[in-house]
Amino acid sequence: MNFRLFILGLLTQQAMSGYDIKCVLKRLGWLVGNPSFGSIYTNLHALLKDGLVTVKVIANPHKPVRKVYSIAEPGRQVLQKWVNDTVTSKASLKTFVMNLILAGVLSPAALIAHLQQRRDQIVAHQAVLEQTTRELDEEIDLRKYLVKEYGLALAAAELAWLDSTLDRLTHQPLPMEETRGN
Amino acid sequence: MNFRLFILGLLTQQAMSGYDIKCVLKRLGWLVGNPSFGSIYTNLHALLKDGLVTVKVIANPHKPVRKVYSIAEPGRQVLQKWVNDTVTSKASLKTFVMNLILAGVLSPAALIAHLQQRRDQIVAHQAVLEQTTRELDEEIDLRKYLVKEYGLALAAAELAWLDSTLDRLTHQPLPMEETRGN
DNA sequence: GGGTTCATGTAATGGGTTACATGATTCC
DNA sequence: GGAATCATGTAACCCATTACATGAACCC
Repeated sequence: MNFRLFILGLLTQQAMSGYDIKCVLKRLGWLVGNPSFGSIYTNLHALLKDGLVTVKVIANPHKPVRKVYSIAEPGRQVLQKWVNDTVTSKASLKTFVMNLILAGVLSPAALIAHLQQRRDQIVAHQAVLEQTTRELDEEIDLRKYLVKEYGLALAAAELAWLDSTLDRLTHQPLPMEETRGN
Repeated sequence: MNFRLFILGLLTQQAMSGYDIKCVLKRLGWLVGNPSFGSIYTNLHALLKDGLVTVKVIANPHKPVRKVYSIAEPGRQVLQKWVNDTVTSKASLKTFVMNLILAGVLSPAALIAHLQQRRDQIVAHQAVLEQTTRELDEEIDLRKYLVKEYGLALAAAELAWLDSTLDRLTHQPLPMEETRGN
């Protein structure tokens, strides 16, 4: 998955500066990682060069200049295309969260499809871990045991969340769905 | 965190070839990521050059040659030093799992300390996400809402696991603890 | 005959981190 | 006066991925 694309996705939410993006991602903590300024600014420049975003330079009298980026129409199209085309089998948690944000951008259907994909992935992952358990019965290694347990605990939690979220999204749309529009 | 070091940690468990390592990691799925052969072999070569591991070339008549790597005494020392020195604040889930495996290598105390560190981290992360919730009350964005919910669900699950594991490790050692010896 | 598993390796490429440069304001 | 926040940017470096090369069994 492209971090570049992810930034583009964030901009659909609202126009932001590189610094803003850094803050948002920092707040999400280990869910998406903490990309450095070097990466953020470079990607923003590339997006601009490709015409996928536009900049507005805002000069505050008592503060440093801010460069606020907005997504442009070509950017929306690229994003749309990505959402339609991409099938994400086996992604890390970090990648999943980034995709979660991207997939929700343009269509609710893509969002649901994405969650369902993740669900399949988790079920498969769970099966592999549980199989490891059985093989592990004889050879007792504390670390392997802990990692396996940890993985299963997270998988169960994630599955529960996915099921309840999918249920809510398909049967009773969240309240904000109607109010958003676009 | 160094992937190189992580490989070294895996070798304390048992001697392995590059191919074996690949299989073990594949099995753990997104918990640790799926490093490529290119990375594994290159790191193994580097470890060998630094004298942290040793190789034994095993030629099977009907199979390709296997190069089985074992950790050497200097390697153990480097690992020990790393376990003693490293304080891991804010790590991704992937990094945490790698550290979990590494920390358990040499001392149970390091393992407990590591889990406790993660616990602190999760609590902090939880607080930030919950704060975001409150600020989010007015501006309603489905994606932000989902990511936040997802993060909190995972945090709760992880916290529960950490608490129960810490309790078990400190009060009633797991059965395997005594049988291991080393 | 062709795909899969086992098994190792190297080189180019890509892309994120680290480190550095700059500079004003605000809080202790 | 000095640390921290706000704010942007570039270049070197590290290192993982990708792509390529090789080769023998085994199963369909």
